Amino acid sequence: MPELPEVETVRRALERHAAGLTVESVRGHAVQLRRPLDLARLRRRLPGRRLSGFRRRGKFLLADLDPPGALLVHLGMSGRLLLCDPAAPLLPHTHLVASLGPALELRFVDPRRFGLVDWLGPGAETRDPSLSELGIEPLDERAVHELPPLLHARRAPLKALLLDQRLVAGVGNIYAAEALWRAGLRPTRPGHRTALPRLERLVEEMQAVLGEAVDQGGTTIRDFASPEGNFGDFAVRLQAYGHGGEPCPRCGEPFIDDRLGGRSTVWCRRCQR
DNA sequence: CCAGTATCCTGCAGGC
DNA sequence: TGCCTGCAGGATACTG
Repeated sequence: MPELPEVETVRRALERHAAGLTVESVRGHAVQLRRPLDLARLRRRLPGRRLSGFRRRGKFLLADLDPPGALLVHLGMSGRLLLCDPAAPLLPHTHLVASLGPALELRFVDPRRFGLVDWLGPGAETRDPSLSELGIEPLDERAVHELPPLLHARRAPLKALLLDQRLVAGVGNIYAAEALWRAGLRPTRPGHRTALPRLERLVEEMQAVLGEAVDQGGTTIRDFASPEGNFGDFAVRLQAYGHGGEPCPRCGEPFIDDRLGGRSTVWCRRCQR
């Protein structure tokens, strides 16, 4: 479900409503997520710690705690973090609930269980395999200079490269499709067969579409919502993703909807080359 | 090392 | 109506 703009939307909501609060208690079930949810450890570590701030790295969310430590969260395909009144009914597949005082709970809900919630002790962040292998932050200035040559050095299709979190961390299936359409590049085009100026354009378009989506609070396709329950407003601005078979807004040619690397891939045969 | 595929899991839409 | 199949915004363990 969530790519960089959706995770950033979640981060900002938590910063607004949960920063400064202290975790009083934790409950849930030790289910198998992408990593096993170690409820016993979370119950040992979290209570009494204050949420000092929230950071994002790629599609990962980091809740900084004081005394030091951090909670690592990934939303996978269907994960949600919700800020709720404690009296509100639990949604199905609520795996973890942290009480933040008498009037507020932070809940992690994830039907498909591709997400994760994990404790990171002081210093564990640099050693965590998921975090340490992440590539460039796509909205960072560095991406403009460093990403084009990295893409140019690889033979894989551009779309697969944009989705590779070790190269650039935060782009998923929606925004990869949008960036490639905006840049006029075929998703199947091999990186090393793409001229550097075109790769620079791709990075610019990637930054533009991610930035606009962040400004709109992300994209809600089926069920994304911020922790306050707001839906993202960017879906109406998607011009390629989800528009297979419809005419390309730029040239009128019907969009192709095929599969690349097991993911649905919408693109325009006429203006993406 | 690199590229491509299979796999984890539930919910839902569409075809019959 | 009900059953079946395939697909969904992701990451990663495999294979060759």
